[in-house]
Amino acid sequence: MNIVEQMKERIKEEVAQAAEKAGIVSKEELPVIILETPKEKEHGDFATNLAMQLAGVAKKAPRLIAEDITSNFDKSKASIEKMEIAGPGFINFFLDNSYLRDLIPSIVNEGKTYGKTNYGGQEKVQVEFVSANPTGNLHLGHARGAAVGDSLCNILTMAGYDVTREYYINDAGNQISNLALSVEARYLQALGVDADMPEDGYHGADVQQFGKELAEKHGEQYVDVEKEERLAFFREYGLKREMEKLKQDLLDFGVDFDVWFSETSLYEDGKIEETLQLLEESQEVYKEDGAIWFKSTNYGDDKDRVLVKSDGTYTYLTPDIAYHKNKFERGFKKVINIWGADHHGYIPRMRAAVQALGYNKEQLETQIIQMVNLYENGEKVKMSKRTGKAVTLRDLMEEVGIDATRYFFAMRSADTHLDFDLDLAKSQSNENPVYYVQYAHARLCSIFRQAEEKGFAFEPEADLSAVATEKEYDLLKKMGEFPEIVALAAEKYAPHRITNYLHELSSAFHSFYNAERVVDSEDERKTKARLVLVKAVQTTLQNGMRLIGVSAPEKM
RNA sequence: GCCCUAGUAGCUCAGUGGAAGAGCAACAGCCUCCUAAGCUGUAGGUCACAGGUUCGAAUCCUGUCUAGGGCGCCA
Repeated sequence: MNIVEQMKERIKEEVAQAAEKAGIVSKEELPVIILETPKEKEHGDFATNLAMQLAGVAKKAPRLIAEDITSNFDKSKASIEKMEIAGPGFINFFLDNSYLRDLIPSIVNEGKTYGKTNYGGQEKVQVEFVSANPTGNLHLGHARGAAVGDSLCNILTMAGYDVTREYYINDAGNQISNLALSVEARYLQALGVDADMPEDGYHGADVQQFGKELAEKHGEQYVDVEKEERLAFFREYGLKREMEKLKQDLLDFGVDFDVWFSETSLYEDGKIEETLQLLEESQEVYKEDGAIWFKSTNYGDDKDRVLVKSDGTYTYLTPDIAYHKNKFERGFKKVINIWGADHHGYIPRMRAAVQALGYNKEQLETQIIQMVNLYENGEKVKMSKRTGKAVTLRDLMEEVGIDATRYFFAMRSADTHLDFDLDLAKSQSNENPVYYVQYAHARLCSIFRQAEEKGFAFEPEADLSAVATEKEYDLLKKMGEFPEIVALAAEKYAPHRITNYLHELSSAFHSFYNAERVVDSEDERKTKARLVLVKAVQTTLQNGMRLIGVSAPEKM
């Protein structure tokens, strides 16, 4: 708990005592006291709504209750300068903020770990995200999923969870057979043979490229090979190349998975049969019309789901259930899936499956990444999966850049539709929100360069009593919020809380920067104190930027 | 038809029981001074609509409207 949180606790205690002393309520009747940081400065450093909460129990006007509380409040206990009753019955506290100076050395000492809490208690959590079929390039939606998923993993880690990043490779089933057929067709075409692409084939330039590669490398070697063997070869080749590309794109985007989990391995290890058997034993399935059905309606789904089709093959759901069973068997207490919007309707059946396997439904959390609409020149860009004409993650990284792309995706709540303005993301101007934060960092670095030039050494143990202006206290208050914000972002699975925070912190810094000088040859004591202050800002800013995978440039 | 998500300033969006917010755009100022990709100020809102619960609702409940998505023995 940092100094700000300690101060809040102390005030809460005093508020509780004052309420008791005033005889408004007994200790048992006292609700949890909420102490918030008002948005408006006129409303003080902290405020509580307790008087209004008690109005019902006390049968008294909130403002009168507030008066009773304030008159029984021992101001000396918590650096309180004054208290005001405002609005419908808020009690606003105005503090002597010099206590905030203690934050500075603690942030500087903690360095890269500032913001870390043990909110998650080192619980083992698995996050599955992206998991795009290895049949083409990662597109916009996957890019959003990658940015949000990776940021969320960073946040969870900092909030004290033991996180594993995982990618589920759909390397079994129809889509891979289709990939094999598509590679085959492109291979033949590259040799000048008039071959048709399969109906649901993959028309992307990548598959075309594979065909060319194969034609160059192997010539007509595979034209006359027996069909089964030939397709197996194309299948393996296509898959290998797609996976290489996927991994590289994601790595370049700053996303590094711990586990790449193959769907095929579930077949090979008999995990699917095992899961089916288990469901059968616990009477969660039944036979009808030659198929095997899962009674998902027992767990709130709106209809039962086929697990084994009448032709004997599995539906997509079946291996996925086995996969989820495997996740829990590996000891994860919580499993988080980050899925595209097209999987929305799939959530109830997966939740049902997890329960049918005997797990608690709270152990599975599914976050939906909503659709991304791309805008360019003020117009919506049309995309078509069939023809392979789509904006890819690679395009975004090249055209927009990694930082702006990641910031834009992390910036918005993931479960709402996102309009991605390509011109805005590309623009190197103040219209682009990512630069606001990066610029703050570049300015911080510039201050240290200047200090060095002017002969000021950075001294972590410097006397900080010169830190005393309102702008400095505003900055410190903002920095003090960071660990709470990280924990909250983890609790709500909401990376955009971090970008909001970074913007606020940058704003407090820019405001300070314009009002006050750090490096001042006339005042060594102040300069040294402010250098440590500014170091703490830099540390906090860097830690936040790292969470969302945005670089912190030293110059811009 | 059923289910999910959304509807808040001109635009893009935060806020999800407690005092209506930010960025951009608009308007007016601020560089002999650590980076003006910045700062300061002004203006801009029946929080889609109608009921309900509450001392108090943008937030919770019900209904309606609008937009997007999902409802397959596809993945």
